[in-house]
Amino acid sequence: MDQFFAAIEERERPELRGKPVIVGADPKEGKGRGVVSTCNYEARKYGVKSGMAISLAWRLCSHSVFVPVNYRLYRKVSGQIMKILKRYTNKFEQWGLDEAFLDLTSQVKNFEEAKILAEKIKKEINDKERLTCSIGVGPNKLVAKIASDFEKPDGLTIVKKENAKAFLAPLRVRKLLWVGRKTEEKLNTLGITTIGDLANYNASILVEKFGISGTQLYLSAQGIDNSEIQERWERKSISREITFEEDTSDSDFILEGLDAISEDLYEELTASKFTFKTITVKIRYGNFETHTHAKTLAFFTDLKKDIQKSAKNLMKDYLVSERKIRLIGLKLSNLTSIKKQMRLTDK
DNA sequence: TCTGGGGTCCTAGGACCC
DNA sequence: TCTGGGGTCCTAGGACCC
Repeated sequence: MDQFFAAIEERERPELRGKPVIVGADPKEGKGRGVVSTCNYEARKYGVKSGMAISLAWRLCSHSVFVPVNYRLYRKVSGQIMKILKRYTNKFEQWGLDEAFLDLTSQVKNFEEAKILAEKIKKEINDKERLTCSIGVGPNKLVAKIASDFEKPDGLTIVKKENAKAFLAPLRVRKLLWVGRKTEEKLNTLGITTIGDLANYNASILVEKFGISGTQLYLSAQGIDNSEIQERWERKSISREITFEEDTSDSDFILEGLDAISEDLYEELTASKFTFKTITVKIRYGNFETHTHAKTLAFFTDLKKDIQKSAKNLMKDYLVSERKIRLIGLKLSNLTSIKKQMRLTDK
């Protein structure tokens, strides 16, 4: 979906149209601590981008309309769009709230037919939801995803198998799935900046430098990707974290926050009918140094007191120092759904 | 400029078992 | 006397995705 969160806000509030819109944390006159979640193309003209500090966005474009993130609404719209998409294929994979992969191998005979289908999908989403999207059609997930990003907004890019390598070659390596900031830096030091550079590089040196993922990198650069399109199975963890408005070393205040998070996690855990065995506390100091502390219990549980007690215990170690803390978080993992657990105890 | 919050997967080291 | 080889589970940290 194109600038998904911002597009939904514009749809709901027509008065926003034509104005720069930034969805994200409260900028607080430039003192806010969050980030930009999504912004529309008007705001992008000022250099505002997703993931950018909201304080910087404020400096770049303070006359923007700053809108708080309304996940509940976006999740609802997302669900409606995914429902539309699922009718086109049973080989479907949702990717975050606003992207999805569709395997159309058995629906179409060639790329021309795929293009017609893609146009139909775009039209249906626009008719029903008044939102635009960009679609990429390719021989595999990797190429299709990069193609979908090629012509935004409202784009449609078709890349046939025989053109994949040439299509990718001039693009920055960063465009590849799983090449983030760190991997890009590492590749750059090897003199690799484009996907074409990577495709022509010595594969065994890549393996030497990156291990198993070196092979993956090399194949990706050739436009090769054999990964399956499949729905995610079961959730593996549930977590919550909060960044304080100001860094603090006030133990009582921190423990209060931890209790609130515990409460929240408890609600979600029981609502989704899971029990957990491992609990992890996370803290981030003012300088962004981040640490975690985990404990695996001897039993599965979904009791509120187990969450609160273990969380507090794990946090204690971090409260002895006077260092100022910026963020605290809590994660429950090693999950078993209660249904599955009953099956196990039956045996 | 100063960095959210929800996730997944991987790696390395250590404890422990037979 | 000075250390095998197979395995599982746990912890901490980090890269990456949207």
